[in-house]
Amino acid sequence: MSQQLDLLFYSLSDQTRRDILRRLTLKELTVSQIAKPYKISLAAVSKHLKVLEKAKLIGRRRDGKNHIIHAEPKTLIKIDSWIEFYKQYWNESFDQLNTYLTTVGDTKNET
Amino acid sequence: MSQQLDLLFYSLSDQTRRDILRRLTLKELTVSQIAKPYKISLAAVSKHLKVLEKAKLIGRRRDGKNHIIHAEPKTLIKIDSWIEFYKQYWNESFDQLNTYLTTVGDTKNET
DNA sequence: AGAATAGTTTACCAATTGGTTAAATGAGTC
DNA sequence: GACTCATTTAACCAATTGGTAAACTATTCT
Repeated sequence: MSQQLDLLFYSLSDQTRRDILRRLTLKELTVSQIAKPYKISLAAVSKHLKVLEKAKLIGRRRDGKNHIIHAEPKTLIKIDSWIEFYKQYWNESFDQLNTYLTTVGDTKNET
Repeated sequence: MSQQLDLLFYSLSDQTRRDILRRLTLKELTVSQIAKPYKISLAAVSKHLKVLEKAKLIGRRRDGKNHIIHAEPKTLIKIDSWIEFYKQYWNESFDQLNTYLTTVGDTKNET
């Protein structure tokens, strides 16, 4: 249950993995294509992909010797709904200001 | 820059830290009050708090010997805006269905 | 000053991480 | 079958993690 969220957040806590995910969202790519821009080894990229895959942020199909990797951005919905709860709080100060204005009166001519 | 996102996501990749954050959002608490429900040591909780503090998900003020900890839920806005980019993609299939219906005609009597 | 309370910091431990290189698998090609 | 090409897996390493217990710091109380 929350193990899935652990995995999700953990996957996204690495800049390289976030970058991979972003690129995959725009276009599916093979493992080699994914690896090209980074200075780390192909094996390291393979490991990053496994992390993302475990979190279900990406999926893969096979085409001959190539593994074609695609993003599963809808998995991020889970984070979005997790954050949902906090949204009512993060503009608290703004809301308090509103409440204040309403109480005091937000028009200037009330006499 | 993205170091801040690393910290944020990393902080949230732990169930205990997420739970602490949730409780703090509802009500500010001292370190001991935070620690009470968990079976881990106070020192361990203190470390979790440091992680959350570094990510700016919580803040603290001092009241005598007590450290009073509060949530900073607005920090989560950063994750929310990060996710924003992906939202246009995660309902892709749904959008494709819409496009299809519009193309074919979504009313049944067009002859 | 001395004792109690609330937290933090230090030193340690086992497990995990991100990285490496080298060996192993899998799938097309000669 | 032998040879590449694409990728994964294995063995290793240094650094970091979440946890502990014990020592330390800061504040209040007597």
